[in-house]
Amino acid sequence: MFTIGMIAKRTGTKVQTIRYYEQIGLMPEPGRTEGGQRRYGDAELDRLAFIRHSRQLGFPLDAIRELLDLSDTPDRPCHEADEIARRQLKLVEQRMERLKALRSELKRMVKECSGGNAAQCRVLEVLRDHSECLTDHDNIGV
Amino acid sequence: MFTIGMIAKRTGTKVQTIRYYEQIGLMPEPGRTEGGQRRYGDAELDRLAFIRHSRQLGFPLDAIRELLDLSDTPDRPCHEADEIARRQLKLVEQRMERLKALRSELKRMVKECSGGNAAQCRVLEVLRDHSECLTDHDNIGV
DNA sequence: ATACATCCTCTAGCTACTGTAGCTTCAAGA
DNA sequence: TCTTGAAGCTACAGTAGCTAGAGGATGTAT
Repeated sequence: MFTIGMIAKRTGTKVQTIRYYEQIGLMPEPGRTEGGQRRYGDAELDRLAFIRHSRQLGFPLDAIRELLDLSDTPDRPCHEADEIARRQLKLVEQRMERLKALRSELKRMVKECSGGNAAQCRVLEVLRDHSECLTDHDNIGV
Repeated sequence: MFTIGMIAKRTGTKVQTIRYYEQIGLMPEPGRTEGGQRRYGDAELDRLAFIRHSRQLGFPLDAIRELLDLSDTPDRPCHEADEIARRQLKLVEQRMERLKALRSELKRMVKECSGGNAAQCRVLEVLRDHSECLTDHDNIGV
């Protein structure tokens, strides 16, 4: 039997985050002591670890919910999980592309700044004049 | 004189977003018609373009506030703007590193999935067992 | 005069937590 | 058994940066 603090430490999660997961139905309601404190077993610990690891890989909570469902019903076909992972991979790759473009523009800005005062600042100038911008940024989701 | 819809279209911003910027003090309160509708001039249009371009480069609103201050006082030294840009560049590079690690783990997961049912699913297995994870992910900020 | 697009304010919602206040319970040591 | 301090409890507010919707007013073209 573990307290919430114990599974928090073991999985590197904040206590409040675990309670939050319970609130949104991602973690089950655990048993309680007579005094009302939560007590967890190994299954819950595993589930939380699964959630945390998925989060670290950037999966949104909704995707994690699906993955947990799949994990709970072992006879369902695997391709659903596979597809969720592929979707996530694609998202990560898109973000990387986007960051690459940002990086090059930022690098250019910083490089050209020769240090004077704000009136001649190349950084500010670039920000002011969008036409100098080489890349297209449609969506902002960095 | 432009309506809010016009500067929205010109800068690729949603109307609500402009009102939000006004609310948090990033955009000034513009003049109004007798009926109470906002009317903007060129200065405001430029300011909004500056904000949007900065956002597209990933600068947080606080940083943009500083950049706008600098831009408004041309005799202040430039290195402050330079430093903000450098900070942003560093952040972008950190995020890229992180995404690279995620990508490789996701790729591995997806590659090893041979398609069967959830019980043998490699994706779920990897998520379940954190010890298979090669990279360390301390903070999640993807 | 009327139709219709656009504008207004206000409120609530989104993701994924995180922090605080004010109080209670648990477990170990004396 | 009593005390003490850490850790637990609920409930609510706040974070970033918007976005959506209700319900009504205004502006402009015909």
